[in-house]
Amino acid sequence: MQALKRLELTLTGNPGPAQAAKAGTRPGGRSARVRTDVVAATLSELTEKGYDQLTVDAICHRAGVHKATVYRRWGGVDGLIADALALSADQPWPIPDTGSVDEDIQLLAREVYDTFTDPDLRTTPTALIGAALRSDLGASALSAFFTARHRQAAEVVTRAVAHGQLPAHVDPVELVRAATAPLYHRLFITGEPLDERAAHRAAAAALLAARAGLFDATTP
Amino acid sequence: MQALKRLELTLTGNPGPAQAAKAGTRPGGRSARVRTDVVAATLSELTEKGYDQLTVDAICHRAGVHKATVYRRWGGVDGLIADALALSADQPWPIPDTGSVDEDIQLLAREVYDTFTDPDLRTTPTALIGAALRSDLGASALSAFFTARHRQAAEVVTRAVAHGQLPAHVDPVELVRAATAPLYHRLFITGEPLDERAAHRAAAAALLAARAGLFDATTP
DNA sequence: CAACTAACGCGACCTGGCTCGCATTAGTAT
DNA sequence: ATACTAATGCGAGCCAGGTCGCGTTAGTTG
Repeated sequence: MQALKRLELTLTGNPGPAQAAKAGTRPGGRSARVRTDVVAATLSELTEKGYDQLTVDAICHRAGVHKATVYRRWGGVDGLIADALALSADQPWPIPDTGSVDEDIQLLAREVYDTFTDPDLRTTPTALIGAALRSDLGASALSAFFTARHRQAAEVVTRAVAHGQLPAHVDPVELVRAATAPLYHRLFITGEPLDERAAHRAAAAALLAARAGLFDATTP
Repeated sequence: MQALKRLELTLTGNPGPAQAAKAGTRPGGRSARVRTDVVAATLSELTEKGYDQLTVDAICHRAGVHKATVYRRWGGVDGLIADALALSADQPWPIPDTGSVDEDIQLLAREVYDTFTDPDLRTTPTALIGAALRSDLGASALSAFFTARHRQAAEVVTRAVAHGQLPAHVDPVELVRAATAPLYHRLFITGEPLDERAAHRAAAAALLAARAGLFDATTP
């Protein structure tokens, strides 16, 4: 989840070339600059003021861009959130590789815990995910974001299967999801605080279930 | 979760007396009628048109109440959603009691699955929970709702512990939560569809973890 | 370098969510 | 019954969010 924070830094730091360009469009310097500036401004405003106080005017003022431009390209606040998530999903992600699956999975859950309990790190991802849940467009982007994230992290499991540390037919994505899902559930559905035990428990339970054959991809 | 549907039926069916009255206020007939009418209208509008098309005007028109009344008592759409959830949390809930914890927990997860896959049942709870995630006020109400729900369902576990079907120190609420959380996670965070396997898997994994001592309330 | 045009800047305008002050209705008390 | 007062009804009005048409800027092409 720390990539969300890194995204903000990246965007505010250097403009850089366009990440993705559509066909027939103009990928040149200005459009790309506007995009990064606006998305960065969105994340900053979101982090500082929260979703409820988030206003397109403030974003435009901070990014030095006109209101109509934002509404034309993004359609509104929800589009901005979705785009921010889309950019985050493209970011590369460090995956633990300690040699032990158990440790790797624990570290995966642990990273989520660390991110969302650190007062400095938590603000942006918390606000961003919370904001994404507030619209259908954002929810779709969030779904895509997690799909990409889980796909990346699943490497931990496939590696372990290859090394014989886990049963052959275990579904990698399902295991990763099981190890982190309880944390997100607490954070955004039931609104309970996160503690270290919850992170450890989630990872341990996921591994237990995997070894019991509950995540077998083959059996219906 | 079916209580959410039942709530709608109850409210649209009969006005009934006031459920809860604050001190110093006027619990009499009209205020209570207005409350049930407005909340019922909110759920109906939410179910039919979805959150994005939800407008206070439409709710007022349907409930036969003036706009200012709604804004005064509920403050806005988020307050209406929160109140609807508060009423739902008060509803009594049927808890499975088959004699076997494993079956009971499976049924708990199964009920969630059934509710959110049945086209008739799913609409209202889906829209209501989705709407609750769209505001801080709604999120708080949702948190309270799940707390109440889990507390009720935890009886299944305490019963099992008393009968020696589960280790003595297992945290009842934690087990219930683990058995249903993955389903809500799929529905509202990652946006994946629900299948029968996911429900079965969630329940089985939760029981497995409980028996492995992961949900022990005593150990830090 | 010159023509072309996608994308942006600008400001007026409009829609609708939300508020405010006062009149009216209907529970509540004596 | 009568007086009292929450709570609602009512409509005017405010203002932020969002739109539209046109002029301007700046990539892109030849």
